[in-house]
Amino acid sequence: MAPGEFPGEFEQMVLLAILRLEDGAHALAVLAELDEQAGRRVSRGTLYKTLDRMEAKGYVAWAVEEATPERGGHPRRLFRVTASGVELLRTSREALVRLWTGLEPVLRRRPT
Amino acid sequence: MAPGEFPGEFEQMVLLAILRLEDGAHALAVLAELDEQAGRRVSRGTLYKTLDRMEAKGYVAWAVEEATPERGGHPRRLFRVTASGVELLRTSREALVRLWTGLEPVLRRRPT
DNA sequence: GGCTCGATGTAGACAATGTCGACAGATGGA
DNA sequence: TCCATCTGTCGACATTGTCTACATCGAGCC
Repeated sequence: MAPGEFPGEFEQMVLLAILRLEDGAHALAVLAELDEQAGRRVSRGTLYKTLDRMEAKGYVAWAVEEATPERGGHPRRLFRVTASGVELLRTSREALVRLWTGLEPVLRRRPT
Repeated sequence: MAPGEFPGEFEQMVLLAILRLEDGAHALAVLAELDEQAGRRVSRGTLYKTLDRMEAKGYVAWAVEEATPERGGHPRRLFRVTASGVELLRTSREALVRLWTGLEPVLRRRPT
């Protein structure tokens, strides 16, 4: 929130994955989204730790899923990105976009 | 290099700043570029530490500047990004671009 | 009823990154 | 000479990223 605050590399990806999943952001879905979209594979523990830390900082929030815990023990949590989480993503994205500007020829993967 | 390797948040910005500076990437210039383009302000110590660690991993290299050390003591170093550094930036950028896709309405700063 | 299995989530330990301020070496000028 | 300035080094510590092992609960099966 304060200008000059940036998310860690993994934090950023997690926030984005949650946003993409809209109302279906359970932990396991986030894990799958990270893998599919970004090739980022981590253990569940890693994800939960990050989620907890971001919750403490107010970037994400979660609700226990009410309906049909038919399968499996613990009630699962549904994550969402808070307003300040979105703000964080915005500043980070702006910074990267500005740094990338002009470097596209170098950074765009040449077709092998 | 190995698929599934990502730069830290600050590392990524530093690499990009060096690329932008082309042949003028002294430490102090990198610091200024990070500030100007990304609003990322850190101390010199922070930058040097990161640079050293990335040199150890082969993402950056440096040469001592020959010409005219007229002012100041230590000869200054000129940094450049290695091929594997560029590769690292590419994978990271691709991952982010994919995650961002579709979220532009949320992430684009609405004009205040 | 007890077992095992799958789906969650938790905890502890440790590695990698990010961060700063204080210090060191050298040179040019007052 | 002495000091300011420019550059880089170092040690300490905070934050983030990472995993494996473990705890919980419900369902289906004997």
